[in-house]
Amino acid sequence: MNATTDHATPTLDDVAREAGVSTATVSRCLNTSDLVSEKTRDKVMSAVELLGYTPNFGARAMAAKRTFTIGAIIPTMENAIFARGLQAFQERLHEKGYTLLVSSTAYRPELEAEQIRSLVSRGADGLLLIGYERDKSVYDYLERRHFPTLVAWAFSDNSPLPSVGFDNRASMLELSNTVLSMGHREIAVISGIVEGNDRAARRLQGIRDSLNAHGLDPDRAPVIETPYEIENGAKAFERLMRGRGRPTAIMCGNDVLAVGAMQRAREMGLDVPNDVSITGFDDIELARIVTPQLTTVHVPHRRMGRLAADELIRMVEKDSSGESSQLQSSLRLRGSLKAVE
Amino acid sequence: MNATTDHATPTLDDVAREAGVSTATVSRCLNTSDLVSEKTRDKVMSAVELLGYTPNFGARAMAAKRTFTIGAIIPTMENAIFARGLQAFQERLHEKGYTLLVSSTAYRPELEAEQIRSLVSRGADGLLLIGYERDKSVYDYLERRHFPTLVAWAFSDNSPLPSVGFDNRASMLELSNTVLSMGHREIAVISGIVEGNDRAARRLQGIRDSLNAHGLDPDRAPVIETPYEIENGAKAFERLMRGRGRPTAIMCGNDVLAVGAMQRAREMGLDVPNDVSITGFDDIELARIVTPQLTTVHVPHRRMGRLAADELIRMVEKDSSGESSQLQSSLRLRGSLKAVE
DNA sequence: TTACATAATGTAAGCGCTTTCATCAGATTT
DNA sequence: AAATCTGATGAAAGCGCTTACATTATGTAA
Repeated sequence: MNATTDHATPTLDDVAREAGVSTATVSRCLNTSDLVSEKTRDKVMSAVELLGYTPNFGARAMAAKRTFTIGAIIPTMENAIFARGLQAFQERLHEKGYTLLVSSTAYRPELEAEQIRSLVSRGADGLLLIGYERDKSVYDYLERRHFPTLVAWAFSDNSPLPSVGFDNRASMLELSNTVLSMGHREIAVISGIVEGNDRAARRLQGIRDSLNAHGLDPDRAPVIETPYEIENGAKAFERLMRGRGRPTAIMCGNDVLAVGAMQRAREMGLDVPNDVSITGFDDIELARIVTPQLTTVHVPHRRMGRLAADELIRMVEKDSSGESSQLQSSLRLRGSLKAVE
Repeated sequence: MNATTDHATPTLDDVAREAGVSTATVSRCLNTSDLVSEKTRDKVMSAVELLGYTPNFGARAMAAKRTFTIGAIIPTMENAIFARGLQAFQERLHEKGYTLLVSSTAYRPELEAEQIRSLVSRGADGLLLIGYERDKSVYDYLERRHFPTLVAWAFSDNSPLPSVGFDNRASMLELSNTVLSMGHREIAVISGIVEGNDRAARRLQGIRDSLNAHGLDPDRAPVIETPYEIENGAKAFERLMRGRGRPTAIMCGNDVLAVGAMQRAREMGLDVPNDVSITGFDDIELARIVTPQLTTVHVPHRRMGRLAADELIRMVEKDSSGESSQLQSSLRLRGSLKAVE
C-alpha cells in the first residue's frame, strides 16, 4: 500500500516522498514559492497534482497561526436584508485573498455568543458583527484575546468596537419627517423586536423623536413589535387596521415588514396608498417589486460592505484597533406613500 | 505573566494547570465526561469558565479526525431559491449535533471545485452539493477520499452520487401541459443558463417534451437563456414581447426570472394575465407577493432539506454509501396564468 | 587556492488537541 | 490478608503542518 493507491487523504509527507524532497521544501513551494529553485518547484508541483493533495486547514492554521479567514455573524440569512452588503464584503475580502465564513443567529443573542466562539476556535483572523448591542461578556471575550472585530449596519460614537455603518435613528427620523410633512397625523408603527437589536430600537426612536418635534405625542402612536418576517408584517397590519383610530400611514421597521403589510392590505381590499400609506427601511430589491413600489430608506449596503472589509483587513494585518466610519442613507420616495388629501 | 493575565488564547494546558489535573482529564471532561469523577469534573469546569477557554477547532479536528461539521455548496445565496431548503437542512443537522458550513459558487463550476477542496480541507465530515452535473475530476477527487457526499435539488437514476431531490423535467412538463391545456399555443421560455446546470437543462427539456407531445414544434418556441436574476428576467421579457410573434404565455425557469418578467410587464403597461400569462418554478415566497400571484411549481424544499440531512448523517456515521430518494413537486395555479379566450 | 557570502534544502521543534496504554488507589472477593 | 477487579487518572505519542535554525552546495572575491 503506497500513497497513490491508498485511499486516505494524502499529506505533505506523501508529497515530499513522491517528489524526493523534505516536507519543508514542499511547504515552501506552497507558501513562499520564491524560496525554492524552479527545478524543485516543478517536481513538487507535479507530485501535488499527481496525488491530488490539498493542505489540511487545521494543521496549517495551527502551525502558521494565520488562516486568511474572516468570520461574519448576521442575524438572518432568510431575507435579503444583509445579502447585498455581505456580498460586497465577501467580494472585497476575496480580492485581498481572504475567505469569508458566515453564520446566522436567527436574532437570538445567546446564539451569537456561541457562533463567535465557534468562529474564533476555527481560527478566523477577524470578525464582523452586526450592531453593537450585546452582552458585556461577549465584549470581554473578544477583548481578552485582542480579537480584531468590527461592527457594521450601525454607527455609534460610544461603541466598544469600531463600526462602519449609518445612523439608524437619524435615517428613520428623516423619513418620518417627510411622512408628517405630507399631512399624516395618524401614524402607526410596525417595528422589529427592539430588545437586543439596537438598529430596530434606534429606528423606532427616530420616529418618536420626529413625532415629538412636530408636537405630537409619541405614546399615542400604536406600535407593534414583531420579528422581521413578511407574514408578521401582514398580521400586524391587520391588527392595526382593525383597531380603533385607523392610521393614515404605517411606518415599518424594514422592507420585509412593509411588504407583508402591503400584501395583507391587498388581501383586505385596501388600496395603498389611497386608503393607507406604507413605508419601509433598507431598500432591498423587494421594495421595487411590489405594487405600488415601496417608499423606503436607502442604505449604501455595497459601500458599507466594501468599507468594512477594508477596515477589518487593516485591523488584522496592521494590528490596528480600527477606525469607525459613518455612511449616509437617503430617502426613496415611491408610490406607497402619498400626501393626505 | 500567567494564564489569567496573559492575553493569549488559553489552551487545554492552561486549563489543566489551573485545575491541577492532566490534559487528558480535561479533554475527557469536555468530550466523554462520564469517564471523569464528579469532583474532578467540577474543578475542571470552573477552570474552563475562569479562563474563558474554547477548544481550538483545528487541533481537535486533527487529533479526533471528526469535526461534526457538514459542508454545503450552493450556486447562490443572493436570491431565496435555496434558502428554505437549506434552512431545514441546517436545523436538522443542528438537532443531531452538527454544524453547517455554507459557501456559494455564483453558478461558476470552477469555483465549486475550489469550495469543495476548501471544505474538505477544513475537515468537513460530509458534503451537500446541488445537482449532479459537474466535472469528472470533482467526482474523482471525492471518490478517491471516499468522501461522504450527497446531491440535492435534483434526482437522477444514474447520478454517480446518491441524491435527494425531484425530477425537474417531469415537474416542468406537468406545468407546461397545463399551460397548453389552457389553449396557449404561442409559448416562449426564459430559462436559466443551461450549461453546467442540469436543473435548468431538465426544466427546459420538460417544456420541449410537452410541446412535442402536443404536436407543436419545440424549436419554434423562442428561448432566452439568462442568469437567475430579477433584472435579467425583466430584460428577457421585454425582448420577447418586442419580437415578432408575441407569445401568449411565457414560462420561466424559476420564480426569480418570472418576477422580473412581471415587473417589466407592469412597466411596459402590459397586463398579466390578460395580455400575457407568466409562470415560474420553485414557489419561493416572492411568488405570492407579486400582483397577480405567480403560477409556479411547488417543491417541498423543507422536506428535501430534512431528508438530505438525515441521509448525509447516516452516510457519515454508518460509513454508508447513501441512498437516493425522490420527492414529488406539485403545481400552484395562481393569477398569473389564464386560459386563452 | 582559500575564505566567505549566498542560495537551496533539510532537520526538528512545536502548534493544541485526543486517545492508547500504563498506573494506581480503593473496593470486592476469597 | 492476599488476590482480583474497577474506576479514575496520567504519560506520551501522534495528528499534518510551518518555520527557526543548521547544513550543504554554489558562486565570488581576495
